[in-house]
Amino acid sequence: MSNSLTEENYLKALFNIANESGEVNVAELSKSLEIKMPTVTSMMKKLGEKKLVHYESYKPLRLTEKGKKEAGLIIRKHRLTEMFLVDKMKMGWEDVHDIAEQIEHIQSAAFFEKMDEMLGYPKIDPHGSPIPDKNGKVVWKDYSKLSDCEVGETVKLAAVINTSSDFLKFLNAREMRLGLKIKIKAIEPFDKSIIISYGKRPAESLSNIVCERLLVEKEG
Amino acid sequence: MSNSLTEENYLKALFNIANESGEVNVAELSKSLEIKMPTVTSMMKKLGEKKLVHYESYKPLRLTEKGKKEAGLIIRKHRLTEMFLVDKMKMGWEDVHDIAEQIEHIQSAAFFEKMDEMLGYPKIDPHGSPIPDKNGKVVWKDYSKLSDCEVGETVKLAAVINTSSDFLKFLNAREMRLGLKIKIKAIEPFDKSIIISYGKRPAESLSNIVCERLLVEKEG
DNA sequence: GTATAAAGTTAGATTGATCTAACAAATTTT
DNA sequence: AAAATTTGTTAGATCAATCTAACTTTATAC
Repeated sequence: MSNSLTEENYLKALFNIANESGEVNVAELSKSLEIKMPTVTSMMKKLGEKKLVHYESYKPLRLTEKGKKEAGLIIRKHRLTEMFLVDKMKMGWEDVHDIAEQIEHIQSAAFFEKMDEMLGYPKIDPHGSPIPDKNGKVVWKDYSKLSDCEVGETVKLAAVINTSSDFLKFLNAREMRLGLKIKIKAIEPFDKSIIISYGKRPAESLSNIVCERLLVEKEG
Repeated sequence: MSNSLTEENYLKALFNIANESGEVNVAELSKSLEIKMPTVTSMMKKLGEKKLVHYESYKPLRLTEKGKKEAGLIIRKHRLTEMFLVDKMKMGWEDVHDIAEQIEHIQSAAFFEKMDEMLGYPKIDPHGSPIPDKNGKVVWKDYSKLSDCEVGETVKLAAVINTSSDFLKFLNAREMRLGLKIKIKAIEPFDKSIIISYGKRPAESLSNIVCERLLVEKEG
């Protein structure tokens, strides 16, 4: 136990950008952390020695089971914090990411226990992402991207994958929040933009870029 | 602005151990931070260049006005956090110091604003210490040490100066909390230990060491 | 008022996290 | 398959924060 703040950030990034096979490139990690590749390589060797990452020269990176657990627990703290900030402290979902990014590194089991308890043991965070359990395990429900839906379908907004303030403000401006029922009215073949209706809004247009970041549940 | 976590810890320590004249020794600071003197010296030079500390070789250390303000604001965040943890998160006053020690470094005005608001703009923390205002200014009320009181006086427990978990558990075990009315029954001349009565307890004995850490308000 | 002790500084080494420049391996293009 | 590109590594520098050893200044004791 006891990884430095820096190490925690590498673990989290590895966990977050891992694809289905759990593999990550040095280049991807470098880009995601905004840290140059040689620095990433040397940290990977270090995490390799700590048995948190499977590291072999020129091979893709993979978290070990131990690494996955520790990363999952950091993300658990991040998401519990986001939920706490929104639910208990009445902050907007667009404002909580940067604060959670800092609080996720707090070392205190009791603090996060209390949060969890006050929140009633939530399963998802304010953006619809699942909160890992106490073993760091996380399971995503099988949602679809709004961009993969068809005309005529009615779906429910379940999660947003991109917690940038700008994106969330964009959604706020359109009164879009989790749970919203959305009907797909039309899809523009040219740029894959989509026309939807919901609530009191008969026709809103969303670009493909936006639709790829909205996860929906089919049939309510 | 934007001091490193390390710099913040030096500023806070300077603020906390400054005597009436605001002067602090390198040796004291070194002891309080558990950092060797040469390291302290070099940090003092650095904080001197940043105009946070008045530094001259072989002279006592003094925070500048800027330094006092920044230190006060960190302590504000610390004490607000302690109050939040006790009041809103129902943690014991003996458990909050270490968590606040970490959260005081969170960079987010909004986060601490929300805390302050939820707490109703408290003036003191759970240990009776004053919470610095938004300019980092702090004023201690003029309390007496219990060790300086006389036989026959009745006083009210106003603050505890020592937030170590052990000390606070000692007080918990004796059902002593802020606001408690205490009558001084006797003082042992030999070791300055004191016999007090309060609540349903007709006679409890407290050592001088303990009494020096208890601040009281005279006549309710 | 000198000797001793305590406090403070200087010099130089160490560690963790980062960088750039140069080189090597793997992949993609043609 | 050779060339070009992308990806990854090695080597060596830098910076912040720390340390130890040795020296200097200030304070204290006799």
